Amino acid sequence: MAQENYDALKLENQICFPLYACSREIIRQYKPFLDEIDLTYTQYIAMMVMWERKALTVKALGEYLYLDSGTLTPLLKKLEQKGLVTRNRSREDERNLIVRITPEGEALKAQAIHVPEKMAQCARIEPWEATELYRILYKMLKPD
Amino acid sequence: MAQENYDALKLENQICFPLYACSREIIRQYKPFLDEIDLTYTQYIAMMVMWERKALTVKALGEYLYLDSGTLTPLLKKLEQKGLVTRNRSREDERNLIVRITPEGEALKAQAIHVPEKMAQCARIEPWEATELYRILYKMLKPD
DNA sequence: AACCTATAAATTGCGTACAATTTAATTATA
DNA sequence: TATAATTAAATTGTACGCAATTTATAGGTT
Repeated sequence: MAQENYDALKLENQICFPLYACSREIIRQYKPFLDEIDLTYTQYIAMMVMWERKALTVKALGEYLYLDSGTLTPLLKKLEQKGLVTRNRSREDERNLIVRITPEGEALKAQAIHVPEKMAQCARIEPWEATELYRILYKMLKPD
Repeated sequence: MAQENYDALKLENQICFPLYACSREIIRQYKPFLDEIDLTYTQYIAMMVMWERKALTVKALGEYLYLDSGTLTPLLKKLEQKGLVTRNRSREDERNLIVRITPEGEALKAQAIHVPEKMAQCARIEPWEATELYRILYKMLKPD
């Protein structure tokens, strides 16, 4: 019986592992900047959608973020406690919960603008590499 | 006062977000295959290191995986319960805990070889793109 | 109208992640 | 050599992620 080839089981030959490690490393780098505006990374990306969309359902928000209600419900309750969003059932269809940004939530945007500014300093890849990385990642996320 | 440019706060202009979303999507794709060998993704990458290294400290394992004892201690206790590894303090330095693969852990490797085989079918990017992705991610992880 | 099906959130339960602290062991230093 | 500083794991507490289930509402069928 021939020797099996187990190279595919080496960590260094995985594509998912550096993806997973890298995303956690960058989120770790965000932390000190996000602490200044009292948001976690997941809360931050949720607020990014709110700054653009102003109001939308939990389902729609989840489609943007690739997250489900199991993650979003407690997260949105925290954003509501902070006064950044409101949560109300839709009058037309009571199954839908509409998340709406508040004036406080809007105001936070002016502070948050400093986060990407500071993160840009941390970049360890060239602009063209960031562009290529972006293209490949979205090809994996949204294959058309 | 001039209009501020908030483009940097758009989700579509982030590099971290697709990284984060992509890593979770791929881990989700692993799940049915990992269920067959009763491992979570984090347990799977920990076992990958064990299959290569046979025995090492929690600290060394954490350096491979970019994880700390807060994550690894409970995870390794679960792998120990499954009989895949043993956990013992080092005789030379009692601060170190040596994680060792068991014969059962070694045996699991023969089953696990089917995981990357099946995952390869799911790839939605070209081989050269995977190579380039790999290079950029490791440049971010280990800037030399 | 009564019933069936589908859908959206919320809930439950498990397993990470990770910062911060604690405990125990080792090493360095006065 | 007593003590201070360092190190490795474990522990604690908070916040995700996500599968599976439940609850509530809406739409379709007879």
